[in-house]
Amino acid sequence: MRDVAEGAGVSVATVSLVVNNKKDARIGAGTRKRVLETIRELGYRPNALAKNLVSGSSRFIGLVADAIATTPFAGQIIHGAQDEAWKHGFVLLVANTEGDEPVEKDAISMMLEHKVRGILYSTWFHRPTQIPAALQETDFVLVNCFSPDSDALAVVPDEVHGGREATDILVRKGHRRIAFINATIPAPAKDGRLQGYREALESAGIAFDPHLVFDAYPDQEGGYGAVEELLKRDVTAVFCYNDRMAMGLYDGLKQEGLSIPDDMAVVGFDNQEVIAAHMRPPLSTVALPHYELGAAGVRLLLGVDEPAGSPVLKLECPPVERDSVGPITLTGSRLL
Amino acid sequence: MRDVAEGAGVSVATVSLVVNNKKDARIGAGTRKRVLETIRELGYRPNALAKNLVSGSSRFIGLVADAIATTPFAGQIIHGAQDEAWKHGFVLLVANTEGDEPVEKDAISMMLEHKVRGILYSTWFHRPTQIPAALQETDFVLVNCFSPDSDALAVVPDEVHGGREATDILVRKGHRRIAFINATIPAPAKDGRLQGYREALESAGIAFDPHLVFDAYPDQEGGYGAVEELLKRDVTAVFCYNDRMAMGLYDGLKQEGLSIPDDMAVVGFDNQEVIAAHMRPPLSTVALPHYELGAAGVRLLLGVDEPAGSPVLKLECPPVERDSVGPITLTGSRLL
DNA sequence: GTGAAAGCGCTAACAT
DNA sequence: ATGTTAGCGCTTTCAC
Repeated sequence: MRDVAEGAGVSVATVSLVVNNKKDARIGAGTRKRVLETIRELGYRPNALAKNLVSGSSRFIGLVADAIATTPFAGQIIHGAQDEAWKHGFVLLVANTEGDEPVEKDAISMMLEHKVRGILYSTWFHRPTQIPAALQETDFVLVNCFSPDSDALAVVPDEVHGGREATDILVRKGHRRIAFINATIPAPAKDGRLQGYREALESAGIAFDPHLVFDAYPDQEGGYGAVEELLKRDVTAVFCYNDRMAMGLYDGLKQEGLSIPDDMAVVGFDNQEVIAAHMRPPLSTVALPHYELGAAGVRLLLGVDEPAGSPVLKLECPPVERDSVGPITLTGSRLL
Repeated sequence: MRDVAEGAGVSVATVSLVVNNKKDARIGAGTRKRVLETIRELGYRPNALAKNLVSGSSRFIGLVADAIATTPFAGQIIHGAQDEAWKHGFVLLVANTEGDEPVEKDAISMMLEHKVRGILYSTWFHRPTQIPAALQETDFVLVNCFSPDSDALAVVPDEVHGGREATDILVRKGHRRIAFINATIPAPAKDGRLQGYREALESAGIAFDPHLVFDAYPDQEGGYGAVEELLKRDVTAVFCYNDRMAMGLYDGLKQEGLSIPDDMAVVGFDNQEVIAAHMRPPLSTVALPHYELGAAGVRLLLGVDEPAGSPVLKLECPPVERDSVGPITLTGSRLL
């Protein structure tokens, strides 16, 4: 910067003024041009480190994630956070903790030392979490998780709404005997989606039948294994806890010689692109708003979004209709 | 820091020495203890910004990616890079460009302004690339891509080796008529895997038959659509360009009433966990070393690994054997 | 063993 | 309209 000042025959202050083009400081048109030229000639770049030091805080936003690798989900959160941060002139500092506490502590320390504007603390699946002590030293928002015993800002998917949407896809096509294969694993998703399922049935005037709900491990094998039980239920449609279960279910159904959606309508949950969009037939499902989770997280952090009412913001899970759900057909329905 | 110095009744210089526990500077045991205590009491954290300003360069490593979101792959690269960087006391600065040139330029500028130690420039699938001009201003390593017309450091998967491994899985089980469904899209992977396939056949003393190689679009639909052609070939095994094709192929095969691996052995490529590990039967495939790509990238960048010979380091693609390949059976093989 | 002081590159009063 | 100067929090000679 000093070099530029000398080169252009001005002071460093002047250079600073034109670089940041400060409004209130009037710089002579000639001077400005001269400075700009010198900058180009010298290939000068401002030193963000020094800039931040002066201002006392950086343009960093920290993102600590418990599992960058395991799923595509974390990637989406990072992506959303990164885009939104960028939009406001911030950069993402990413740390992966793999759920390891000491690592997490180090990661947060490091971010604090870099005087981050704030920290996004994210988990790869929606769940309650403890807030690490060090987090309190700065602004933070929980992403895809929440603290049951604090009023920390958080943003999570609206599981109930998602469950309702998923069920509605089926209801709208005329299905009335709709099974729900829930997960065996306790989670906000398990309870929320079930509640959404019940709400959707109720709105449609369909009585809730507990025999139509059963549990399975939420992966392909779980879905495959659920087929036998399912076929005892005399249903025309199934709502699966997630896409992976739906994938296994497809296999089982096909093996029984059943066709989708004619013999059985299927909807999943998660909208895992690699899977859902390319199954045969493509799977109707409900999307988990991971990208939006990340983006909303930084908006909350930066205060551009205000938390309305509750400190935990719930994001909608939009339905994604593909071809695994059709109307009940006379020929197809095993019930007729 | 000044507060700590005052609190402990020493100078800031002493505090600095204690904090970084410098070897050569002898600090009285009592003084050290006193300083450490004061630090704890005051909850002091060193300011990384200031530290970096003095040292002139930061402990940042930049990672610019063209697609964080699209696939789980990018996530793995980030993860590997992050772990390795962390190991050496560096932090990852992540930028997603979505392939947009201006964004990419900004991202690199920002990293340069933050005086990063170097930049990892990564793409989500293995391909040739142009080196953005600004990159040259710092140390950089190409990850999952390479520059045909420069000797820039790069680290990429060894496609030929991968193709050989995939084919070998089949060969080892006694298969001799092995089809290869290649991609329609030009890429290092297309050429490399084909070459690997040929090499593996040759090593096994199997004559290469061009009729056993054909092209399809590298996704589920492509795999499904390839079934008809495939069944004309009188083969007992197929090597698919990627797991997604294998997934579609499964559907097609099952629809024909064929069973895997008894009627047809299948191997994929990529080892996309969500898919491969949970297909029925679980898919034998070859893993793309994304995590290692990221990790090796930072090692190359930091100079802990030296490029041996060529500036482009090729990483092995390890085979992952599951259950989609069995020995040729008398009952199963359609040829007998 | 420990302190004083210079300086990293920049910004923001305050002068001129 | 532009220059001077005092720090931002830290490291690092060099004295004592």
